[in-house]
Amino acid sequence: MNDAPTRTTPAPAAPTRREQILREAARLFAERGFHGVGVDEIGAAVGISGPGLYRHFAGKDAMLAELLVGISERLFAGGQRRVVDATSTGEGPAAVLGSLIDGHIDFALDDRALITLHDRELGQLRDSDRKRVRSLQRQYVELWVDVVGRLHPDSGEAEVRAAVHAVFGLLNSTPHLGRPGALPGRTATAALLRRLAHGAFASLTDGGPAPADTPADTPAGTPAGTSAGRPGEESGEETAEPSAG
Amino acid sequence: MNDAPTRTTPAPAAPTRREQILREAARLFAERGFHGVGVDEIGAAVGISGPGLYRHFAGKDAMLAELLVGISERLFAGGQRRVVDATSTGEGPAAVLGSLIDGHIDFALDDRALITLHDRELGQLRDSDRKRVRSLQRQYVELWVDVVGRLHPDSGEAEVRAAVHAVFGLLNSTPHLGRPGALPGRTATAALLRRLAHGAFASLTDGGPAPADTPADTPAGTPAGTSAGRPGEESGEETAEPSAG
DNA sequence: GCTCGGTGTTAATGAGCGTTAACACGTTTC
DNA sequence: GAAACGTGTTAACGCTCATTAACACCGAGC
Repeated sequence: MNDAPTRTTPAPAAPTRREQILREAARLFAERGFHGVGVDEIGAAVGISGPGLYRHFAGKDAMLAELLVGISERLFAGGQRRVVDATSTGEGPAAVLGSLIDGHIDFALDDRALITLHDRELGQLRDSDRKRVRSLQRQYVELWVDVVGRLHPDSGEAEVRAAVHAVFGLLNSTPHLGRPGALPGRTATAALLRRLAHGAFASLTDGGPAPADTPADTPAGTPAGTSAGRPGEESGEETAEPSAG
Repeated sequence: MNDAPTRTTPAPAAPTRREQILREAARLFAERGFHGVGVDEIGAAVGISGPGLYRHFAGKDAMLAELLVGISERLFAGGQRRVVDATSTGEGPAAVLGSLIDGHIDFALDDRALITLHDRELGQLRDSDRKRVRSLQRQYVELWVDVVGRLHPDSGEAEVRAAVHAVFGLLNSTPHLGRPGALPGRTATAALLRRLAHGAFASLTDGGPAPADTPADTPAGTPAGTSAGRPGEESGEETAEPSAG
């Protein structure tokens, strides 16, 4: 597995032929489906032709497996890191959710091909790989369900889970955005998706349009407005939430 | 359902072998992808085996084409009908959007397999069919963009278009909802999706939590709460919006 | 009662494609 | 400098699978 020339640095270095193949394969798979792409096309996309790929991968399935397992691992690891980081600094669930949303948006914008594959070609994997991917997916969902459930205690878990999946669908719509007019830029797209996701989750509280939190017994922490508002542009880290813990 | 042998009614009768094949093909295609399903499997799913399908369809491609063109036509026709109906009765854009959302939810829940295929296997179609499907998709999107744009005049068209696509992604998440715990029932799922979609669109106004639209010249009609709130269960037609025009 | 159109069946065909075999070339290393 | 290795190439193999051929049954209609 570790065929990096210099193993001294644990950095993600090595833009090797292998990585080049993975990137092009991801693009092609996302465009035309796993079965719709031949190995000759993948080879041609990286300058070599046909079976030369077998010097780097055991087979076509192995490429897909590595792509799907990789993206699942990165998604979950990134989400977990964000949850841990935000929690350890005393942030409330609203800020944690905001961080999860931002992280997922980054994934959806940077690796839109992989995000597409992620729920498209799962059935083509060997049982062991599919199990691993599903497990990682489940864990990732659990991160969200946990946070959203804490943010909306009145909603049942099934409802929260469904809402999380729905917001995934919303955020993963990035592949459909590039065709016609395209958004001004990445920043604007990210800001829009962020607003939409927050707006969707905000509707869980009930009526949705209620801007101020419950005027009765909200203990000045966990301001409900934060979870809905946030017209964010840049300024990634100021969630304006004064340490609910 | 309507499998009456009497052809007197112009109803969508005739649950013929042909329709049976289409239904099973849709299910299988959605499960394992167009290329991942063999004609023998489709045949077996309807009781006949293998090439017997060619008595009913010109080929495998023809089945997919009919499925995709059909769903696109029904989606657009349904959307257009809802827009025309609501508009002709003097409803405002908020109510029209609500009707569009409800209609799309019905599609997403009833024909989740087709909804999945809709943006998955488009590349497998012949050019003419693909063009037709894309055109219908575009027209359908345009219905939404038109209404949402009228509802949020401050948002640019590109932003509105992206938001519409994102909400499609949200509503089309139904295939991912059935696995783990599943929602209580269809009604609850529909209500949740409706709330989430309205919540997402509500965030377009800006901060999102602002319930009333322009506080200056709103003539007591067009209560903005309708566009966001709506905890609706049944009672499909009472959007409580007395002719904003 | 025989034909005919509709609907099936199984066997054969043929293309596409993933994979392997056999071979070639440059670079590193005793 | 020659063996070893990494990385390519092209040709061939073999399997899958959509499609077609050839044949069979069955209800309807003159």
